[in-house]
Formats: sequence, structure tokens, C-alpha cells
Amino acid sequence: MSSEQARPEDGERPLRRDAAENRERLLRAAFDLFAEQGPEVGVNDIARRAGVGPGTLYRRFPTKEALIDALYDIVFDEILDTVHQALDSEEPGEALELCLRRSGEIMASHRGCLARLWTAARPDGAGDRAPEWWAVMDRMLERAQSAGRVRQDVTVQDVRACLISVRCIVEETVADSPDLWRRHLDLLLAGLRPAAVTQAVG
Amino acid sequence: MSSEQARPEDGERPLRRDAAENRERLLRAAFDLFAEQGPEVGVNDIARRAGVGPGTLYRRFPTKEALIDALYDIVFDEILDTVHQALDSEEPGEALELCLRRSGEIMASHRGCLARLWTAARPDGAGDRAPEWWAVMDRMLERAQSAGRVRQDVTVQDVRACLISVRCIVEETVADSPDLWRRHLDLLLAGLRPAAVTQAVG
Amino acid sequence: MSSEQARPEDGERPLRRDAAENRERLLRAAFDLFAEQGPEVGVNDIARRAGVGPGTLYRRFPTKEALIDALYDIVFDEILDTVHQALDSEEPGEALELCLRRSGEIMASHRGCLARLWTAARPDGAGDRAPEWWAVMDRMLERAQSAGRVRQDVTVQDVRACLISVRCIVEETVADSPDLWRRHLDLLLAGLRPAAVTQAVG
Amino acid sequence: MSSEQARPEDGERPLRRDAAENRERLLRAAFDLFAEQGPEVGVNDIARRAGVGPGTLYRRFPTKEALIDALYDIVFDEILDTVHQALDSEEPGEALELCLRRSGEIMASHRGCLARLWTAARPDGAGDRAPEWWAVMDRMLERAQSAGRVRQDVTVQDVRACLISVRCIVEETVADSPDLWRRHLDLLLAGLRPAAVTQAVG
DNA sequence: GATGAATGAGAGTTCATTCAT
DNA sequence: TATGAATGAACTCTCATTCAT
Repeated sequence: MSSEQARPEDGERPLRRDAAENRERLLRAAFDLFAEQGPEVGVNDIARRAGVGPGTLYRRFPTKEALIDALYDIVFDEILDTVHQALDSEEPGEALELCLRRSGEIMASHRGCLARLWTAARPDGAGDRAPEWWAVMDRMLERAQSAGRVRQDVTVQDVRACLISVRCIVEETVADSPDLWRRHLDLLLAGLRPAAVTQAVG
Repeated sequence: MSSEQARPEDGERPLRRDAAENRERLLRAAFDLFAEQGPEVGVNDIARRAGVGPGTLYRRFPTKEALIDALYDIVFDEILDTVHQALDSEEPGEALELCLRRSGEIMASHRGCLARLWTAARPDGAGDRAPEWWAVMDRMLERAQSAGRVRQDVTVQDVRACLISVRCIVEETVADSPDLWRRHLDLLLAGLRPAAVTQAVG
Repeated sequence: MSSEQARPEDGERPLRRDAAENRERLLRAAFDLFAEQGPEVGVNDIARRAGVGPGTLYRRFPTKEALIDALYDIVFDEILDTVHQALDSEEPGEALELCLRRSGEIMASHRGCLARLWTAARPDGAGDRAPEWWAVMDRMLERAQSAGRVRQDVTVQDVRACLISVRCIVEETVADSPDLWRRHLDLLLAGLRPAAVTQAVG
Repeated sequence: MSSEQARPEDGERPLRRDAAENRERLLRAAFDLFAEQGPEVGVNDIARRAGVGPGTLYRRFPTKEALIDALYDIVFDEILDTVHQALDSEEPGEALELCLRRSGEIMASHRGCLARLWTAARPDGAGDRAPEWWAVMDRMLERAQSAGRVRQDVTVQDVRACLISVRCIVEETVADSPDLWRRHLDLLLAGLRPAAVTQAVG
């Protein structure tokens, strides 16, 4: 939630700071309450938790939906940054795996707010960076396949399904079994790898 | 609110039949509407679709929550039946895989109603057969491992995670990509298998 | 507000009666409160005055606007009935005058709810009987002119303006000077008549 | 809230000029927006249109009501000036008629802001010049009657009703039929004149 | 003095649930 | 018993007004 908005350009007016603080508080409160109580939390509750009036919330976010979108964008941006880092810095074969693991970590740190993230409805939502994600994942998958680390028949859709899967496991199990999602991701990663002589064993 | 329903006392009065029919209609309407419009559907809409008044709905189900629970139980029962069949009739090694596939099919035929199924909140829900499921899956996993079809480090928790995963993929993708969940399940199954010399390939 | 809706067809179900009563109460409460406090009254106030919950109001009228429309329609229907009566039964020359006077009386009995009646926005509102009004007034004006009771240069638009005028005077003065609108209407009617040698006098 | 504005104390500081300019801008913006969007416009919209913050608006006008009152006063003052001119300069018989016509023109140039002008609520509003208006109109009516241009039974209340009528027609029709209010006023004026042998014609 | 962010009571509306018929 | 009208707390959102900057 740190590097999220309004890169403080040189001359920042003092008033802006309060507003930005309130925005931060609202997002934090929303994260917390969604995690605690699910997606039905009322905007007034969020405002109260943030220590502001409902009017202030609506000054920052014209709609409850807009607030939720902002939450999504924060997580999505974090993930995209991570994906780019992985693509740039890792050796080709490892990038995909690393990127899935890191995405999982990010989701685990924002549980409760991911319900509709990467949903059928979202990827082509207006103004978001979903196309970018698809493009980068495409490259990453291609490389991993070239390096022989991932089966040739795997598509980006499958990779996306893996992420949906991880998100879902995080949401539903992280509270009780904080590590289960990691085991599950290991399983998925194992499934992605070319299984040399797997059948021979059986 | 005393003797609610079901227990078919010896001489079943015709009135009882109407009641049962209403119950069926309500459940069917609920299934349809949840699948069509998601989990926000109102009880009045369900009642209207079922062709009864809201009062009748509340005579059959004391709460919206109770209606949804009944939905879950139906799906859960279907799955449990399938699990039992798989355990009884298949050769030990195949049972687990088959049972996951069949569970997937059942879920795919009831999409939109599964949101909270197998959720952290559910297993200790009142009146459900979750313990039974755990027990059977335990045996099935053990056999599959004995037969060398599943890695030794896999736990029932992991199997449950696989099912959560399948449910989630079904819910979010079946409308647009009706087969994606099957590909995903293949991936999971591949991940479950002992990957003989997988690492050697990398 | 008497002959307003749901002509009680032969077999009337008993439940309907309560609903109809509530509808009546709501309309009456709305009439009263609009008259007392102007068009800003809240729907909850109206519901409270009617002795019902806000939900009941919204069962009868899907929107505040719809409630207000119903109010308008009631007055409009009363007026239209009167207009038809005047057209049918009076001698041609008198009909227009009589009809304006009666319309005035009806408005005076519903002051406070007429704000937007016959407004530029209304006459072509969906589902209302405005075209009918225009047609009848057209005939009535023509007859009055044929009978030499109204100047030849008067148009239906002018007649409509007279009614707007009466409504306005009613709304703003009937509370303090209950008869002023009648004097004003007399003045308007005098202005409508062919003023034989009026100028000669001056 | 002590020395609000206006009273131009001898040495007018430059700061004062800004304030006056803001006041003007706000009034102009309010006129425009009320004309464009009706009486529901919010104060923030007015401030934005005027190019100032809402705080500034509240420095000039302690209340939305006060801003609207100021609008009324402007129109009212214009009209009063016109009335005085008519009384002073015209031949006695023509003054009343001319004054009504001019008042109509002024209203037509300020449509959308007249809703409550000359309303029952207004004449005893704080700080307005209503008594003055009554006095002048009284004299003007008396003269017109003495000159035989207006019927003897007409009262100042009737004249006021004529003005309310004109205002109302202006407000509701000037956008679509810019001349209708003039025709209506002609009708009213005809009705005010002694109708010598009118009835004989019928 | 001007700004515009914050306020918060209250608006219109919904919906799970109850109850008179 | 089934009905559907009634309920009313709670929801999202607005806007006249205040106040820190």
C-alpha cells in the first residue's frame, strides 16, 4: 500500500497531505475490514474504522465499487511489479516459478480482498493493466517452455488458472493453515513440469 | 418450527406432498438463480421463480442461510455418493483420480452455488457429512499412495485443496471456458503423481 | 381521491383491501405533507404519516417520483373527468368557462401538489392522458369561439397558460386569501371575451 | 458575521474589491445555474462555476438561502426601479400597464430564479422592500382607475396576482414558447380594463 | 481572505424476515 | 397451509455547512 498514488511531485501543497493520509487510512481500513468480515462490509463501517465521515470516503472514491477497484489495483500493481522484476532479473527457466511464488506471497498478505481479482469479469476491466499482465506472462511462459522447464501443452490460460487457484486457496485456508497454499502451489508447479518418465513409475 | 420436514411418517398425507414439491421447486429455483445471477439473489426472487410466496419459502427454510446450506448439502451428498462409489468399485490406484474428476463434474453442473462449499467455515457446519468425507478421502489417499500412484508427502489437506481449487476454477471460468477446469485438474493430478526423474530433466 | 384505482372487479380478494387502504393512506399522507411542507418532504415522513413502514411505500410506488406522479394523475384525472362532463352537458358557449372554473376548484382542493402539473415537462410524460386534454380543450375552445364567447385570436396554448396561472395563484395564495384565485380567474375570463367597444370607453 | 458587506466605508481597501468581484461572480453563477438546472443546484456547483471554493461562498452568503434571497433582491430591485420610473414619468393611465410589461421583461431575463419571488412567504422577508412595492402599486392602481383604464373593483391584490401569474408563465414556458407570457399578459391587461358592453356581444 | 477537504445528518431505496389474511 | 403485504434496520450516497491549512 506504500507506493500507490500521486507520486509527490516537487511542489506538494500542504493540504494534499491530509487528503492523502485519509486516502491511505481508508484503503487500509477497507483491507482490514474486508479481510475480517468479507465483502459485505458497509462503507460507513469502513469510514468509521478509518476515522473519517462517509462523505470523506466518497470524496476519495466516488462509489463503493471504486474503492474496491482501488484495492484490487493495489494488489494487482504489486503483482505486476513483481512479475516485471522476475522477467528482467531471473534466469529464463526460473522466472515463471518465481513469479508465481511471489504472486502468492502478495496475495497471502492481502487475503480477503481478492475475491473478484482475476475473475472472468475483471481482466478486461476499464483502465486496468490486465493486458500488460497477459503479455508478460506470455513471454515468461514461452521462455520457460524453451528452457524445458514447463510442458509444451501448457497455455497462459492454464497459468492464469494456477493463479486463480492460489488466490482461492489463500483466501479460504490462510487463516487456519497458513502454509497450505504453498504446498498447493508446489503441487501446481510440479504439475507444470515435463514429467519425463512419470507414467513408467505407476 | 417443531417437526420441520423429511421424516416420512407412515401414512403420508397429500398435503405433505405439496410441501415436498414446494421444497423441490424452491431448491431448483435457488440453484438456477444463483447460477444465473450470483450469490446476491434475494429470497423473494427465489420464491417468485419457484412460484410460491416468500412466506412459503420461510416455512421450508427458516433462513436464507438455511436454504443455501440445503443447496450445499445436495451437492455435497452427490459428491459423497460418488466418492463412496469410487472407493467401492474402482481399482485402488484409480479411485482417487476418478473421484476428483467426478467431483469436478458435479461441481461444474452446479456452478454458482459452491461459493462457500468446503470453505473453512463449512466443515463444522451443523448437520453435514464432512467428517465422513474426510474419512473416506483418507482411505482413498492411503490406497493411492500404497499403489504408488500418489506421492508419499501428499496429505488429505492437499487433496481438499485440490477440490477447492477445482471448485474455484469452475465457478470463475466455466461460463467462458467450459473445459479449462478439466485442464487444470489434469495439471493437479500430474502434480500429485510421484515424478520419477522429473528433477533430472530440468 | 375516491375513484382512483383498481375498479373492484367482482371477486375481490380480502387481502387486497388492506393494500388498497394503505395505498389510499399513502396518497393522502403525501397530499397533506406536500401541502404542508412543500415538495422536499422525505418519503420516510410520508410513510410515517401514513402509518406504514418505508418498505410499504416502496411496494406501492417504486420511486418517490412515481408517488408524485400518482398524485398528479389523480388531480389530472379529476380535471379530465370534469372537462368531459363540461363538454358533454353544457351549452357550447358556457363549456369552456365552466370547465376552467371547475378545474380551479379541483386544484384548490389539492393545493401544494400541483407544482409540476401542466409544466413544460409534463404534458408529454409517458402514460398520461395529456393528449386527451389537449384534444378536448381544442374542441371546447373552437365551440366557444364559434359561439362568439371567446376572442378569435385565442389559442389552446393561451388556455393552457390560463390554467397554469390559476394553479400558480392557488398554490401561492389559497392559504392566505382563499378567494383570490377566483377573482384572478374572473379576470382571465374577462380577458378572453371579445371586448366589443372596450377601447372606446378608455 | 459582524460587518458583512456593502456599506462602502470611505477608503475602500483593494482587498474589498476582490471580495466584491467574488460576490458578483457568485451571483452570476447562481443566476446561470438556476436558469439552467432549476432550483436543485448545489452550492458547490455554484462555487465551482464562479471559480471560487465553497468556503468563499459561505464568507459572502451565510447560507444557501441567503444567496437565493440576494438573487431575489436583485430582481426585485430591478423591478422596483422600473416601477418608480413608470410612476414618475408616464402619463397616469399608462403607468400600470407599462409597469407590468416591464416587470415581465425583467422576470423573463431572470427565469429560473423567481420560484419564490412574491410568494406568500416572501413579502415579510427580512430586509426587503416589499412594503415599498405595495405602496407604489397602490398609487399606480388608483391613478389608473381614476383615468378609467382599470376596472373599479380591481385591488392591489389582483395586481399582485397578475404579476405572480406572469412570473409563473415565464418560468414554465419561456424556454419553449418565448412569447407566450406576453400573450398571457395581454390577456390579463384586457381583463383589467373596464369592459364596456362586453356582455352585450355574447 | 481564500481554499477545498472534511463533516455527518439525512436522503431514497432494498431486502431478509414476520404476520394478518 | 399458503400467500404476499408489511416491516424496519441497514444500505449506498448527497450536500449544506465547517474548519484546518
